[in-house]
Amino acid sequence: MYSRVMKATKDHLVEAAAELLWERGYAATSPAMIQKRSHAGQGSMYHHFSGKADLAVTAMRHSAGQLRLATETALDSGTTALERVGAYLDMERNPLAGCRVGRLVQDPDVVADDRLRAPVEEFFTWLQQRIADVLAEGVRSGELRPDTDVAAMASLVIATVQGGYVLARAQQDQAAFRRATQAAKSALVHLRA
Amino acid sequence: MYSRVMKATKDHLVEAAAELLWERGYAATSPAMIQKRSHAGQGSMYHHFSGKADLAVTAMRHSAGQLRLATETALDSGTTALERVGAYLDMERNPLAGCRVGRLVQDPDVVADDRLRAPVEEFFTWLQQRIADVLAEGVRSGELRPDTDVAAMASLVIATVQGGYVLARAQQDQAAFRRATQAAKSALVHLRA
DNA sequence: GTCTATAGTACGATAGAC
DNA sequence: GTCTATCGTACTATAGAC
Repeated sequence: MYSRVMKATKDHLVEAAAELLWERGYAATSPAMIQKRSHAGQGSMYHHFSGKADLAVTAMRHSAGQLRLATETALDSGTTALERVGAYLDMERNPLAGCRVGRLVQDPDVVADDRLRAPVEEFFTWLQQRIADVLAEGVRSGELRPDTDVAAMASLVIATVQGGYVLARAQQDQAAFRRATQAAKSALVHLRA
Repeated sequence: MYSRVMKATKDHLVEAAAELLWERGYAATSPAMIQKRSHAGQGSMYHHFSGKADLAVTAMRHSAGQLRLATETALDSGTTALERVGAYLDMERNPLAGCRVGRLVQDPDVVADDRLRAPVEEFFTWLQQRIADVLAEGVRSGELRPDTDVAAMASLVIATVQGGYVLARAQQDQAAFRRATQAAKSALVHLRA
């Protein structure tokens, strides 16, 4: 029997791992760090998970799920396609922290192991399709030009966000992120029919 | 006396470190790996450099310098501003390998240490200014609209490339990178006066 | 389920011979 | 300048008591 309000040690481990994966990536995060942050012992971690990789996959799915929910909310807020994609670009983010999902892609161990990469790939594949769908709806409704390459524009929007994180972290300045996303919004306006 | 053709052990260390930093990042690259790839012993590395961080800074400046030269070449190839920025977007790259400079920005140890972050920050600050200058010249010559926000567009172009790497690595597909850069080129066309 | 103890390996760095 | 030997620490994981 699991309580609905009390969080189990397992949940604390997953959340601590998700935080550390966000902050430090996979390779630079050690089981000891996760245990310390979640106030769990060695034994607890190895009881609930087979090892670092197993816990990381669970934590990555946790992070991707959270981000997916927040993204859905943004993409559903607004009536026109440009409003909805604009809301995605304007989502509340901490540019200096980086993307909790996208940052994992730089890790050699993550890309090398299909089990570790799967949650990341699934997230971006879903996101690409989701934004392309919103744009396609805009084309169908007559809001956007009929010759709009919705797949390419979706890639541009996502790349702008991911690249914006890189610029912000490199210069330690949130403004670098905003410059990129605002420029993307300006570019989207030209898709209007 | 240093020969002009024979590479010294120090150069081998720097090049091996630059490769590994590109492939694996800072935290996941160990001195032992660098020594093995450069066929140098422990003693050689610690004779020429004070430690891992010192060698890494030298290797990062080496990588940034190479990329800066290649980028200069691209930005100088073409007559119009759109051709020159387009050449930057179309530079020969391996999207699955990631950006040798941009990837370092995800490393917590790099961002935490100003000495390690400096080469990365300098590169992106230079790149941002360089692309903004090319666009500004396009505005001045009458090629681009006078109300063009050159700083924002430069950020969009750079973010597209950096984000394109993220998409390509996440999906293990070069096409994801090309979709983003081609969409950026389409967006740039709308800047025409 | 959680704890402590410990395994075996690799880490980054230093010492000292040559 | 380069080598081997070694330091002390941290790594990921397992064992076995409770």
